[in-house]
Amino acid sequence: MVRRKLFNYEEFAERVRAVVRAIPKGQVMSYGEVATAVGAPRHSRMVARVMTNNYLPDVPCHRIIKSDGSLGGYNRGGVEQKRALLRAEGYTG
DNA sequence: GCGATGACTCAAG
DNA sequence: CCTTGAGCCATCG
Repeated sequence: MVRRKLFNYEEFAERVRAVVRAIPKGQVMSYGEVATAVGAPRHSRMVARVMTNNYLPDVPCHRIIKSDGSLGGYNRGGVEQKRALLRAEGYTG
């Protein structure tokens, strides 16, 4: 089976969702880490795009932060909310 | 095809 | 701490 299929945003998004959904409580991953986890270490920005445009309540997108520990952003109430969620889960940074 | 944009990343000042 | 600059790559007009 040929799995070439060019860069399918949806396919990519699905993998991202799966990975993000699998992040344990109190644990976070950077965009680059997630991108690498789905097999696309160069697509850190695509991960971000997936979150921005296609986040789901099943996906704890708030567990996705920048590689340097910053929160980056959040489309569900702002970075403040994101930080609060992470702190509530045990992530002190 | 091009230029601008972006929840990115790394390095340097 | 913040700003540039460079790299990376999909998306949009």
